[in-house]
Amino acid sequence: MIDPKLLRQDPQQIAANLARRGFVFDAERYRGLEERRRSLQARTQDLQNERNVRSKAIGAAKQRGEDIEPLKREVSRIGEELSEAEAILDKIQSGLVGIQLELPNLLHPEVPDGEGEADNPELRRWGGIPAFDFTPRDHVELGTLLGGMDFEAAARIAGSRFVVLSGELARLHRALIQFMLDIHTSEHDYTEVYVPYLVNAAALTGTGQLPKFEEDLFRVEHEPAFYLTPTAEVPVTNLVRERILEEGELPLRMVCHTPCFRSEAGNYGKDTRGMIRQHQFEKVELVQVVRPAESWEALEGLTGHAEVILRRLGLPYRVVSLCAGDIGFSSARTYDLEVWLPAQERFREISSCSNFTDFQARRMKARWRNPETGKPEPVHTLNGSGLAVGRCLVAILENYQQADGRVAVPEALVPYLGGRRLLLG
RNA sequence: GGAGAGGUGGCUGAGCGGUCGAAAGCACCCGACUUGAAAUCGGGUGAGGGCAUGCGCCCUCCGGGGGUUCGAAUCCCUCCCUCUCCGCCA
Repeated sequence: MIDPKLLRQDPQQIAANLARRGFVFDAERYRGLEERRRSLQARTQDLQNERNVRSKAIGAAKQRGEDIEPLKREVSRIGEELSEAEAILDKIQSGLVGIQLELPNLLHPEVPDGEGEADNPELRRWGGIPAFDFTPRDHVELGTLLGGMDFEAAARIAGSRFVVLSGELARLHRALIQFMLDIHTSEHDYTEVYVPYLVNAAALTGTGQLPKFEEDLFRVEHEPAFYLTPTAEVPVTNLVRERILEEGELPLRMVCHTPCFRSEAGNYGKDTRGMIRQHQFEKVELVQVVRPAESWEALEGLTGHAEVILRRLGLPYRVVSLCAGDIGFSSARTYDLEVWLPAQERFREISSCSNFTDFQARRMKARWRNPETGKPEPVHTLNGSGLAVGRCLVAILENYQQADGRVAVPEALVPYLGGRRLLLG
């Protein structure tokens, strides 16, 4: 949520910033609603004050044993007027909140212009693109050769966009999770957390998935509604919802492995082959809650932490800065890490690292007590995948494949696979 | 799922129709005493919002929502959560 004070003071400038995303914010209409709210609120509060004062007088009169009936009738009349005013005010206020909840975050000035994925500038690159003296297979072929990657079985028990892994591949998958958690907890000072995989609507509203993106989520039949977590960002970031953190508690660094569930509605034709885009996948997520002054530095740090995983695994990647047209709803600035997939001969997203500034914090009412002002103020929140496990498995298979279809094990994972250096199938 | 108890400020906890944003204690901050500290004493200390922006005035918030009433932390309905016992169960 954008600071309502900013929204009131300078709606034109906000409209200009959001326009870079292609978002149209009707500043005039907002200003009009805000004007009405303001005068109606003043009037409502006057009436409330009137009612309070007179009701107290009735109490006092009653104690003196006076006749209070005429007084009651009078206040009753005020009450009618008041509830009418309250009803209208309520409507206007929820209208304003509705607008506020659908406004995306303000962009950092350095977010590049652009309309889509193709316009994201590359910031840096790591690792050489592997040269094969044979035509590299894609991960589906490799999985078939090795055995242990079964899309048909998954389709029978669930449907499309699921996979069943078994044997060495299941173990490699688990090893990746373990490896990532170990690095982040022991080298990057993150605390591991375990959280619910079903979350409520309030949590999703806090991080920004709701109310706008309900169609991307799986809703569980339950009253009140539960949703399957689309990312650990939701439960983990919401750990600080409605809290006032003390200065000394910050920064918070948390790492969390969860499954993620996405409906992929609207992506019907996209990445239908293989494990790239699934309804269910595993992710190790990094979340930070920091002092506002430190969040930009924290974004660089967090991105670096995710990069370490790719480097240790020896996977070539590049870092791109998401452009104004491609960046997420809640984010002020996002770096994507893209790993090289030889079979596709292109880089594919494997991590997305964002600074949400105070946007999620306002929605969640997550604050800290700023020692300089003594007041509770919104914290800044960040997160990034560290990394997407399924895509990481895909990248390892494709980058470490041999002509015979066998796959070498990245050095860093060897201890996690019982000393095994080669996946044999 | 059944029976019961409860959800109040950073924490503990009183209040059960009027003067209650709410006693008391703890914690925290300021001051006094002290060479300094501790102890003691005095004072202060919730969040959000509106008007004014000069000290200020006012509104809302006692788990969420709805209702009764001139007036609700207090009464009623409903939902959520916590605890105890029983049942079932990974």
